[in-house]
Amino acid sequence: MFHDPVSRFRRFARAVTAEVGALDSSFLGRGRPLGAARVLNAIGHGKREVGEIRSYLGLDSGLVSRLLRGLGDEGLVATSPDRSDGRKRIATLTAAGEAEFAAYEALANERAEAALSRHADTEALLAAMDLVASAFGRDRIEFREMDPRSEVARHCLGEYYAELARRIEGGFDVKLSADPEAETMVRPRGAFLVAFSDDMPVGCVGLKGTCSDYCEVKRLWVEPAARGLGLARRFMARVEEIARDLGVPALRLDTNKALPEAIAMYRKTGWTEIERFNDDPYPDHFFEKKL
Amino acid sequence: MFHDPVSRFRRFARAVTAEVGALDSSFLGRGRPLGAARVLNAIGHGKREVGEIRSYLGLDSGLVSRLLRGLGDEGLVATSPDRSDGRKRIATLTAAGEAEFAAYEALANERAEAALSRHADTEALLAAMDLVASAFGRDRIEFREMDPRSEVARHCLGEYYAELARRIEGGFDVKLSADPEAETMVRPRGAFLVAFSDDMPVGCVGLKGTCSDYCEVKRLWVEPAARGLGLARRFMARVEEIARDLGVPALRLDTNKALPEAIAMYRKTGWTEIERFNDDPYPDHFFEKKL
DNA sequence: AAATTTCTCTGACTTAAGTCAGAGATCATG
DNA sequence: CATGATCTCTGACTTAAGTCAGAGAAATTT
Repeated sequence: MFHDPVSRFRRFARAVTAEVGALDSSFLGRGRPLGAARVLNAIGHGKREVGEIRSYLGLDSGLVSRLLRGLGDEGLVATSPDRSDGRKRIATLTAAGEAEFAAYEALANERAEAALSRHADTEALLAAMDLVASAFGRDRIEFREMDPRSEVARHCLGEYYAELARRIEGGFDVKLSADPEAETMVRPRGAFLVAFSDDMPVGCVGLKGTCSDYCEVKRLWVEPAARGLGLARRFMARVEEIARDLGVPALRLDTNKALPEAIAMYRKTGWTEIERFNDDPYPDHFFEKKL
Repeated sequence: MFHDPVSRFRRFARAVTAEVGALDSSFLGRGRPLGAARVLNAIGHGKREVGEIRSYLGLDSGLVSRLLRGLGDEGLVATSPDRSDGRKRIATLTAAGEAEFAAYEALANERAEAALSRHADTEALLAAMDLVASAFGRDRIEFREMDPRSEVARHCLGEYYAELARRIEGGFDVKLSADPEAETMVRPRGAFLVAFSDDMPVGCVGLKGTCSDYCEVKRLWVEPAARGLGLARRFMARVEEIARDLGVPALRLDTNKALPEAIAMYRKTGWTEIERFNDDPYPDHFFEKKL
């Protein structure tokens, strides 16, 4: 009655607009009208074509044109025709524009930091904020194929190993620095996927190719705050697709009873339990899926 | 590196402005400019004096005056001079204004519901949103003295009993419908406090007076999402203040080892452990504080 | 090659929002 | 009861934001 979902959502909205409004107002902190500041920041965030800026900000073509001219007069933005399509124009930041964009970013970071510093139990708060952000951004989660030795991939793997160490009794140990399996998770033998929510990595999975009979699915991990969004299933579907592309007839994986959600998911998505197929000390469950 | 606090906060801000913006835009859903809609809603939410509306919305005096006249011309708002101060004017909603305000509320509720329905694991999401909202609204938490038999109080008590039942081994049982202790927690014998964050009850505490030697602190409860904000301490400080007002020389309380956070808090805030002073079957720790 | 579409820009407009000085009424205070 | 303070309102302004029709250039289609 006092805590019905709609009231809770609206209370959240009120609380958040007040706090987050201060961050948005960093757009006004440098004596430029909102519209011009938004265009400058859109360019800074990689929107370069005029039409792209227009649709990103939802503005009228005439308006964007005028705002760009204003920024040009200030010496912050330069425009040039698109090489491949002479009708289009490309906007780029000048050195002064880059500096101005960096100043906006610094302002926003500063305000974010100030907002955070007002709170005591920051870690619990941030965990809740991550959960909300991941849920709200669910439909915009992007999967990118990456090198498993890249910084982002190693970050995900580190989190994955840490979680295994926490959950498997007796612990878990991988020499993190040198991962001997990396090249087996690169095309054409395999692949490695990272999921990004608003440019923050929130999960990964590896497809490891060591023989022609099957590929192995390895290192499936989803960040705690992004669980419950069906990410693991989407990872598995993508991995199957890639395996089909690679022409592999079957997939295999091993896992541990300490990860019951994963085991349940494999069972529900067409995997069948098979005999042990390696001598790795950690796994105690083995699955296969014919493609 | 990918998850530093500032990035996480900013990601949250981006995710939330998109989602919550739709809710705010319900202010534009009825063909009235934002300013007028905000004034109408401010009045609907109990801001009646013109000056109060002005400071609440942060608007210029001339602007508010004009907006009010516009709403008056539409037949939604009527103004009358304040009886106790003829310089001030009081704005009230007419019947049509009430209807229009209700329509805005309905629109916002509808959008909130739509936003929520896009998410699968609503309960986890709402729990995270409650935590964020409580943390952001921490400085605006209000304590109100209420009748322990009121609906709000009974809601809090119900949550308190449910939590005890969950945490005490062997369970906990109170006949919820008839609480024989209610009148001992009403002035002049005692008191009952409820904490509100943005009009949502988030905790309670009772001060029970049965004899002249001491009062008992009972039913200290803080909603899970509002923990870690120091609410329990603030409750205890208020309760001590009230006890001093009532002229009681000491406070006592009993508690259970299943609530270690509470026990630690009592020890840290000047309470001393004493011998059992009642024959209640549940408590196993007893404290006293001289005033 | 001509017709049509796409893309950006310009000029002429409207509306919303906000600022500022000062008028007129009422209140509080010596 | 005179003086200054407070409160709301009015009129005259500015700025930001947005809309719309159409022109000019380049691309695409017929």
